[in-house]
This record gives sequence, structure tokens and C-alpha cells, in this order.
Amino acid sequence: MSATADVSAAWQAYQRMRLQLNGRISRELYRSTGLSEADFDILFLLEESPGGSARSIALRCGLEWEKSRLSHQLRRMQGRGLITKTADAVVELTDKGREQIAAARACHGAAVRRYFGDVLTDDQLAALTAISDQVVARLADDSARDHAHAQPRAEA
Amino acid sequence: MSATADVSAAWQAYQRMRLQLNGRISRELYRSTGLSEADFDILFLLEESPGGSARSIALRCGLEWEKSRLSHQLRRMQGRGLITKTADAVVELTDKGREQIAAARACHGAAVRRYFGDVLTDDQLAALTAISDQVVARLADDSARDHAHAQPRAEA
DNA sequence: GCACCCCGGTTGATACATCAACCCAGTTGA
DNA sequence: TCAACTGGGTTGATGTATCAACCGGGGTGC
Repeated sequence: MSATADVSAAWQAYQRMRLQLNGRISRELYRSTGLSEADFDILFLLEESPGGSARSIALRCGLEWEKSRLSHQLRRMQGRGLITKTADAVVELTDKGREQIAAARACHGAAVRRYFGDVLTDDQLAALTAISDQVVARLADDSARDHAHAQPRAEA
Repeated sequence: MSATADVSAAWQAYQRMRLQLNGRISRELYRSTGLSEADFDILFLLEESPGGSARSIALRCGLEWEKSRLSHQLRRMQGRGLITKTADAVVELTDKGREQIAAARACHGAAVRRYFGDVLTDDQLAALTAISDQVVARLADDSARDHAHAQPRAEA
């Protein structure tokens, strides 16, 4: 059977797409707005939040980041004047931050459309969504199993 | 039409898969072998090369890395005894490097199978291959166009 | 010859990601 | 009450990725 060959070919093709597509988009984003992917993710989430502010923990849950990663990133972004940290771990967009995320949204959206949305058919988009959901579900399954192993509470 | 919604949903699902799948695999690889993805890629390519050695430029072409990225990475790997750099930019696997890549191959292959190959049907694998190839082709197209713009040689 | 450029490689600076260690406040439970 | 634990947040160290600047040799054209 050729299943192994198919898996290997699919994996290699996927890796190429992953590296090149993300490299291109993040490079275009950075060159036209000065924002990194990490900057973009933070600002995007903040702009979606009511009042342009959110608790650190909300950002962490939304992005699924390590706490230290978020802390370092927020410190750098505060240094560049994109956000402010008010008392009690609340993060808030500055005017400069609002300005930059607006420009970045347009740039990012255009790049995603050009290199991704416009290239694929509706069937392919649906197929990729299903593929992604299945893989993510499998990852979550295994995490749950590991967690259950480490702390066997559910088995009475 | 719902095309926009489909693109957005597919993009978000794909991003989740990309982040979580790669995070999981590289974490498992690192925890069980001490090798990063970058280490793995280099050692993998070297083991494929005849004699376990290759010129720097061959690695750069195979991996599509920046020259400075490769230089830094090779320096660190030489420091850890995974490779040696002989005269004239030739890189060679050490015994320790051979040992580690063998273990890493098994770990990496198992993870790819568990979280990717075993989760998807043959049709899905074929669909993902097609999707990836199309996106990569589009990226290459745009690169060629940009390059042609910068150095308009082909147009007489 | 010589000025010029290209290209492979190195280096340093900076940003980003991860791990481990720590601080502190709120809970829990003896 | 007080000790132990938990969880959010910070910090420092290290490894990784990218950009810009530089070095050196090998063409190319004059």
C-alpha cells in the first residue's frame, strides 16, 4: 500500500506551505507596518476587546501563550508605546497602537486573501478546515490523556 | 455569498493547527532527544548526503535558510559536538550527531504519524498536498513577478 | 592592471520563544 | 493561626531568527 508515501508527501508539502506562507505574510506585515506577528496578535485581540483593554490572563487564554512569553512581549510593546499596563494586570491600547493595528489589519487581510483565500476553491477551504479541526482535536485528546495520567482523578 | 466567511474560518482553523501541531512535535522532539527543529533539519539533511557531509551552500539551498541563520546555527551545533566544519565550508556529521539524528528520526516520525498521518484519510492527505502545492506555487509566482520588476531582464 | 560587482560566509545587534526560578496574594486544611 | 499549596505575574538565561554590515575571492569590463 502507498499510504506511507502519501503521508510523507503530504507532510513535506504541508511543511513547505507552512514555512513559506507564514514567512511571506509576516515579512510583508513587518515591512509595511513595523509590526511582528506577535505584536499583531496582541493588538488584534486588544482591539476586539471592549474599550481596547483586557486583562493579561484574557490575552493569555486567547493566544494560548506561556505567561513569560506574554510578559516579555508586553514589556517590549509598552516600551514602543503600543500599549500601556494599568494597575492590576490590565493592558490597554494606546492611540499609536490603535493606529498601527488598523493599518496592519488591512495589510494582513490582503496578504491572506492574495496567497491563501484567492488560491483555493471553496471545497479546498472546507477540506482544510476539516483537516485542521481533526488534527487539533487529536492533539487535545492526547493532552487530556496525558493530563489524566499525571493526575488520575476521573478514575474512581 | 459566504466566501469571505469560509476563507476566514479556514484561515483560523489552519492557524490553530499550525501552531499547535508544530509546537507539540517540536516539544516532543526536544524533550526526548534534546534536538531543536533547526538541529533536526540540519542533521537530517546531512545524513541524507553521501558521506554524511555537505557544503554549506547545499544545506542553504535544501533548507531555504538565510545565510546568517545557517552560520549561527552551525556554530552552535559545532559547539555541541554534533557536526564539524572542515576546510572550505564543508560540514560533516560527527558520531554523536549520527547517534542523535537516528533517535530523533524515530521520535519525529512517530509524532508525525500519531498527530497527522493517522488522523487523516487518504483523500484528505491528497487534498492537503494539492492545497499546499497551489499555495506554494502562488508564492513562487509572486516572487518571480517581484524579481522581474526589480530587474526587468526578460522583457526585451 | 584595476575598479567594480556579485556571492558565500561571518559577525554583531536586536527581537522573539522557552525554561526555570522567584515574588506575592488568596485558599485550603490541620 | 499558620504552613503548604496554587496561580498570576515578573525576571534572567539561553537558544533561535532576522537584519545590516563587513570580509574575501572570483569574475567582468574598461
